Amino acid sequence: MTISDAPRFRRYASEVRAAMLVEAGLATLAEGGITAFTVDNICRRAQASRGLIAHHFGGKDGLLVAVYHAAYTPLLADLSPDLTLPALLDRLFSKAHFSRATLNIWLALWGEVAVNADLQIEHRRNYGAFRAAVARAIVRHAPTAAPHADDLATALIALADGLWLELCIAPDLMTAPRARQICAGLLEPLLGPLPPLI
Amino acid sequence: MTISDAPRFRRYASEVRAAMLVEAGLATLAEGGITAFTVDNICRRAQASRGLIAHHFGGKDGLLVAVYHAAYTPLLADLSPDLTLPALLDRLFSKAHFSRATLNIWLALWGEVAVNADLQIEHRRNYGAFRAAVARAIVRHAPTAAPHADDLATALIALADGLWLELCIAPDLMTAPRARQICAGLLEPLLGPLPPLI
DNA sequence: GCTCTTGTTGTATGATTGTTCAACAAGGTT
DNA sequence: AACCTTGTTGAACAATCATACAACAAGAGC
Repeated sequence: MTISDAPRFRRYASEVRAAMLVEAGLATLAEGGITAFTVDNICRRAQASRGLIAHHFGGKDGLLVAVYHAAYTPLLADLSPDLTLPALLDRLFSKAHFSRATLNIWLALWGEVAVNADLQIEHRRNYGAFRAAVARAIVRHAPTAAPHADDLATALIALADGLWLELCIAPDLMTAPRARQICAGLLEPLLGPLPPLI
Repeated sequence: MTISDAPRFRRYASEVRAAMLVEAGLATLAEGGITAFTVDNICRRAQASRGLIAHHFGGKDGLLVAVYHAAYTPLLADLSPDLTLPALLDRLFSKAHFSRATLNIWLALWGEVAVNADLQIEHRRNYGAFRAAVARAIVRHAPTAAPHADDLATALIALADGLWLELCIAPDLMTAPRARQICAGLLEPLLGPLPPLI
């Protein structure tokens, strides 16, 4: 009888393992909300032992901040200064982004942000950067709207979030294309035509 | 030395005590989110013993459903069929409703609804009734818009929710009057003037 | 093959969770 | 004043929670 001498676990570079835990955290939030965001659940999903979260993030709260940051990353990436408004809409209402899994993650995080001061600071900063990019795209598309760009950017983001919420409530009634169409329908009287690029 | 013969607790009618627990549940959600929604926290706030939640609601989940229902009640009440659109906006963006405390409750509940099938069924039903009332008010205000009433109602609710979310993120930048103004600014090109009644 | 760094494990720990239930008593009824 | 219904209590319970930490081993460097 031979005892297997295969390695009992695999060592990863610190940043690689950290990314695996963040990914597992995101998947856990998407599946079970903030209630399921436990050390046990996350480590089981990441196929790692319980101690790793404390080792890499100092604790569960540290991981939550990292997860929040990871959730914002795809939204802030590729926001080049000459992004057009129709392209921005296409991205906001793409199938990948305008999905239930993504929304579940955001709902879970929002519920925590509303109550957690540390997350709130981080949230406000990222949100500010995003809104500024949206306002830039609006002015580029309709220079006339410059005086109200802030309000319009706020309204656009609010619309997208609200329609997203609709998707969560009634997935059979709300689709990404319909959401984009509703959004464009409200903006076009103020900003001119916003046809889908794809 | 006299042992006090004051009553050690007070008996309430079943429905009264239930309402007290629901109220405590709402306050707990507003203050600490879904994470703080524990039997201990709620009963301590309601000044009741731990056993009461099980006794009146069968368990924590039963209380959560009741709390959800209570959160929707003020939104569905007083929706008379001849409610005008400006009046509806006034109510949606009233100081009482468009507040952080109320939003925190909703954020906590949404995060659970996204994950809890029972809550989702209940949510969809209430939401449907509310959207129907909004669509009615839209058609009454601008009969021309009737063909798109559903989309417009969806957009209006989405806008209100999204602006609400903004309030949560940056309370110093978003106020109820500003939210109402932004909302009206997007709707007026399609529906005609929507002046505040108050 | 040896060493050394460092990522990893898993048990131990104590706090907190939701539920159960037998004993209790408040307060109306008679 | 002796009921009796029923709302209420609080301890007991098992399950689950996050954290700490000493022992371990993977894998690179030599």
